[in-house]
Amino acid sequence: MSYKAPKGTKDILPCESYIWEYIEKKARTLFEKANYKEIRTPVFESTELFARGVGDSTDIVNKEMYTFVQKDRSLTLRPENTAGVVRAFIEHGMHRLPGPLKLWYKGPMFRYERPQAGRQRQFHQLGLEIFGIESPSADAEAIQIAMKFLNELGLAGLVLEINNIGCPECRNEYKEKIKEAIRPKLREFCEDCHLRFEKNPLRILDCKNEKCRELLSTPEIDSVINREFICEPCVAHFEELKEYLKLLEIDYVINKKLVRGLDYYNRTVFEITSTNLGSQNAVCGGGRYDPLVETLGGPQTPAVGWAMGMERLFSLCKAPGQKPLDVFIVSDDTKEALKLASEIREHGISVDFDFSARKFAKQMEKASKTGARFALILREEELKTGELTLKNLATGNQEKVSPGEIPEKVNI
RNA sequence: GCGGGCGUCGCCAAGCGGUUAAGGCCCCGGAUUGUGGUUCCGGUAUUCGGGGGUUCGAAUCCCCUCGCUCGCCCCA
Repeated sequence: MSYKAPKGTKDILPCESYIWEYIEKKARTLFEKANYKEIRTPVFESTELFARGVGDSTDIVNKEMYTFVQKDRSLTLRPENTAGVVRAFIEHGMHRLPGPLKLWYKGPMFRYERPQAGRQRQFHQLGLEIFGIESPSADAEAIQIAMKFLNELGLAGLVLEINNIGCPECRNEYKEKIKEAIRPKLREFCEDCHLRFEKNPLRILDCKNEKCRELLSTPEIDSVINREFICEPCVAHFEELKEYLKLLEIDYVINKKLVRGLDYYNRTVFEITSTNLGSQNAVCGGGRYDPLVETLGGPQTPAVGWAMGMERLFSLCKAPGQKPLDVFIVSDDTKEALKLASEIREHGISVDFDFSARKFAKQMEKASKTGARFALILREEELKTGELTLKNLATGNQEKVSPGEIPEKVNI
């Protein structure tokens, strides 16, 4: 009998954990510089929260949630974190804090989907949210920080796509116009698009089916897509965002067909994709969700945010190598070695040793294979004189040192 | 939910119907009872994801099943 990690999940092994640490540290540093505070919410919430928050016309809610019932209570492993953060925002009355409130989070999310490159059932997201600002200056800051972060990680081949999907009112009008334009040719669209036509016609614009894309680019439909149907205030909001992005020298592409799979978005939506990823090429996705706080029972509060898929990030960036071990103690006296190791560690030096007091040559070999910078020899001769032998494994030089000299010698 | 590819030691991998299942890496031991990263020698799969079947004989052929993987869909 052998066990495997469940489908779509992955162990993060010791050899890769430093990449996580590296990315998380970079994120924290950057976010804190911009006054974002970390928030940690539970990995499960009431199912109702996601049905309301994420939207029950979405695939996420309809077929991708890990839901379980306990004592008549339906709970769900979070498929994304905005709903949870908004819930916490409301529950703790954070709207009364001096605004705007800027939060960031990281952690595992769960979606029941067929795994493939860049898609897992348990995956990790890093995200941020800004509450209380209606002005696109908040959208711009959110985008700027996302781009800055990705650039700091040395990612190349990134494309920022933006769009404005209007507010609930003008979007409904837009939906109708799109439906009207598509209706004459509806029969030629794919099966999925027929469903979308009724449930969420805007998502037809996002269909990857070649035939559908062809149909969408016919003049009759394309002209409708490209005409501005969003209302004056929404247009103004979008124009202002573009000005901010120009001010910040952030390149973008306007993609009128960009809609997002979550129902809570309004106005600004954006996506950062990489040409170096497979078919799951979105590294970051987000947008504005002004109605959500109210939808979930809080006071009317505009908000904007984004999330990044950490596993997708890893496949794109190179992290610096792990720090080598400073000292490996070579000794045939396990007691002395253990004691010495704990003493030296007090000085902030990383130390390991062979627990089995093996042959001298074997221990030296181990020291070398471990990648330690120094071998510290403590055997009969050293115990007698009280002086230790410190060998630099890169140069081969060795010298006698007193225990007190070790921190200085090692930290050169 | 629907397609395609793949499953031989911890990892990489030969073998493609004939019987002790190559090889490399890693690991362990020795050459070398106080000096490693090089070298040399030795050790580690009763077994080929699992279950049936065909056959005198199967890792090799057939069926079923499980797992992994890539793509569709959707998204981070």
